[in-house]
Amino acid sequence: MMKPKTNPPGRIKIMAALTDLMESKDFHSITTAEIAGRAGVTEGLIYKYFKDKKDLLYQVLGEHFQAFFLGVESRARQRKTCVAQLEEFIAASLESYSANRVFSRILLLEVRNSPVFFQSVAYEMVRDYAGLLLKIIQAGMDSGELKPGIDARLLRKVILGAIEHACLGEVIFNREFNPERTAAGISNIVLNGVGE
Amino acid sequence: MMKPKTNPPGRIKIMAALTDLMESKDFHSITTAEIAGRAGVTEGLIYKYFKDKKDLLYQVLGEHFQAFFLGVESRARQRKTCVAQLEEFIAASLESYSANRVFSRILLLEVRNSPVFFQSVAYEMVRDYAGLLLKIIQAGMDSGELKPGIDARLLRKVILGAIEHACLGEVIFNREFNPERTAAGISNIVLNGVGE
DNA sequence: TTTTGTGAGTAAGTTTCACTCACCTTTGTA
DNA sequence: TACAAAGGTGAGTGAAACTTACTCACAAAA
Repeated sequence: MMKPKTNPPGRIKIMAALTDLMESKDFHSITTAEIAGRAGVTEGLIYKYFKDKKDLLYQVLGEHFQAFFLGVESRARQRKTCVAQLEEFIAASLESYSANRVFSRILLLEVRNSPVFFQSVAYEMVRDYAGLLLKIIQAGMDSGELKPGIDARLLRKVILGAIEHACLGEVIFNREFNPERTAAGISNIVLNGVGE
Repeated sequence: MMKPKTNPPGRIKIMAALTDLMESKDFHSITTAEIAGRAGVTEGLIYKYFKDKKDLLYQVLGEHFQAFFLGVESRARQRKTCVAQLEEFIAASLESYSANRVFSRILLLEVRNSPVFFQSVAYEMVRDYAGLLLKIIQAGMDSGELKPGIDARLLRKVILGAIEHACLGEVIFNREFNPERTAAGISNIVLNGVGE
């Protein structure tokens, strides 16, 4: 039920099977029988390693999110100034979303509906990710790189909302999009504003 | 199954019952039996007026969204300048979200996960709403109120994302928030930027 | 006043699916 | 070599979404 210290092949195959199936259909219309079949194990085994179907989803998300977070964090840290870090944070996020559609779909479309998600370890990681952004913003305000008097948490919401919404259409309708260009556009709007 | 010309009492009660139940729990954990019980009708009747449980949800959303859209549109139209219209659009949206939590929950948390939502009439309304915002932005660029060279669609995504994300935490965790202050903050960030 | 038609509503299924449980099989180790 | 624990099975169960065959009220026609 919980993640064991050794990662048995069945468990790995189950998670891979769900990831695989979500390439072509949404979570709700994937049955446990389908997952087990694709993984080459029996339905019962799913419930040895996962509390329920949703827990499986959250753990798949958790794995993807860990890689996502580490990537964003290390890229942002490579930059010196706060503004450059912000730009890198946005660019790295969008590039990861665009490179991993299944991950994006789960995070942006599939998990929000259940209150239990917000108790999961996967959501803790989301909070860490949001925490990193807040730290960057606060550092920028302390150093004077960002205007004083800005509500840091609100700015965080604007940036996170922009990032997520920018991927939404492309994730939902499988459209292509250019993460670098989009990231540059978002950074420009948020840093310089659009008013004349 | 489809919305009939006359709106029978059973149909009205079913929609009211779902709205009512969603005040305290999420859609997935509400059963059709519960809905029927609360409405004082039998389960079968639900399927006379609605294709399935999700269709019921989408129609409830559609009703709420119509009021939401009309409110935002009329408020925005009252303003003369593009910038004032943008500010009003944001403020009206946030105030509506904050005043109608069930509506916000459905739109922000419950419908995104299913591809069929994006074929529904409710989603058509969402597109109209987004279309209104795009028109305001384009008018502002034509008149020179907004900087030239901005990607209008991207700016729309930033604004919509900011609005939605700003409500998210409050909607999920039932926190209180001040829509006027939040709207002013978002407008300020997007119009003036945060860079020094 | 009968007949025919229709929209509103019911009641008793059926089916699908997530989840359980008792039971095997392999493996590491004392 | 015993034996515990971990990995894995497969038949079964209950709940909940959805179906289907039916009744009732009532409004026009005939």
